Amino acid sequence: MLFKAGDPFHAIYAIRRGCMKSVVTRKGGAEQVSAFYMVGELLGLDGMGRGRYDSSAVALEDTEVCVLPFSLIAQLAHERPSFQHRLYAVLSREISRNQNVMLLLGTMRAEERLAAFLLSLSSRFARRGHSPFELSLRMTRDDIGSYLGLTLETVSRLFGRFRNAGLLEVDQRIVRIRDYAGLKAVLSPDEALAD
Amino acid sequence: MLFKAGDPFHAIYAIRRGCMKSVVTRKGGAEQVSAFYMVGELLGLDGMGRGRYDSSAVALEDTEVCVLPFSLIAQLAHERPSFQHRLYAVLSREISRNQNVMLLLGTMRAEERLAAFLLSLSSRFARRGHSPFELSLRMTRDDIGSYLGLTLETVSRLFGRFRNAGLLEVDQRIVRIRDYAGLKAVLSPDEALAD
DNA sequence: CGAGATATTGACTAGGCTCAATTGAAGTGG
DNA sequence: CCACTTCAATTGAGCCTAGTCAATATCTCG
Repeated sequence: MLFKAGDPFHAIYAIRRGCMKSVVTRKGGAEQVSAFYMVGELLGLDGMGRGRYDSSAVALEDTEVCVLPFSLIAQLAHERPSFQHRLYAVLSREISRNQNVMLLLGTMRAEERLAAFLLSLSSRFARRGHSPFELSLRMTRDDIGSYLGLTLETVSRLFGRFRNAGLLEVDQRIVRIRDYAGLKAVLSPDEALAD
Repeated sequence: MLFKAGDPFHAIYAIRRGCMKSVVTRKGGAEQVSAFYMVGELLGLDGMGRGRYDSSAVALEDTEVCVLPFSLIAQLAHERPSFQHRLYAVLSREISRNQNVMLLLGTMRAEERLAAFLLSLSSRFARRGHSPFELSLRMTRDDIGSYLGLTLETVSRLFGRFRNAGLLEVDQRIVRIRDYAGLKAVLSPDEALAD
């Protein structure tokens, strides 16, 4: 665990190697995975508002991060307007990303959610130079379910259903996309999740 | 409509009078209300990332906004570090707020969602000097349902159920909270939504 | 007053959850 | 190296919550 909800905020982190998840907890105890982070992505942005992180960051495998102290960031932003703009953009894009997840949780059915999730992963893999068709998941079915607002059983069943439909090859946490177009078509008429 | 998803971004807006909603749309056409904004709150923050708004802002009644051109904001932030920090805080808090909504959509049952929504509204009303027990909703049942990931029929039924349970008095869009503690208790053991 | 939008209520259905059993994978220690 | 434990994943059966479809009621406003 890199930081816990409630910890005082003084840095954001960039993933250098590995993979992490971000978890938010309800007062009642229920918790939900709010994001997965891969190499090159930033986490901890939610801490700047109140000076405390309100999610916890947990590594899903051996992971190295780059610590970016907030004081340093603020200074850099002050000195270099272009850096300042980048920072705004990063924060704003995190808002957009979350809005997409809200859309997923609020309007999609289970199959659509998993398809959107896999397609999103696929494009992120591709952006990092990996094959967009061979996904190596680092998280459990439970994590995926939590992120998608489903139970782990439903996620497992959906993998089975997609496999039977010829869309995927599933071998534990290795998922191969065999019919990319077909997977996209699961998203109702014909759409894809940007990020 | 103040701005539409896709419009080029050049300003954020502060509500001076009235009430607005923010709507995101899926490529497939399905749409969802992603936030409601009251007096004093900021909207349009999601546009900074890509230079285009990715949600639409729609007024729910006669509304006046204060236009805050981004160029001006960036300049002020550069000149006054305290302003810069406030801006980060605002952006970050929007992220936190969205995470709470994701928690709501991902983990709560219908009753819990509506209770959380009403309690959140209640505290926002209180912060603006209104009674926390007399909520004047400006949005339709459909808007509420969309925001909470429910159908308008379910929202209507829940209002009825809460009324019968003595928690609320419901008169169209005027909702009076008659049993604040009871409403809080709907949130499983005993919790409340911060914002 | 009438038209259109909004809200309520009912009956039925279905998608995803719960509970439960089983299998499989991975790590531990003798 | 293999039994043993533990954790993760799969699969099944039955149920329940919220969605769908449909009929009315109520409000708002020209």
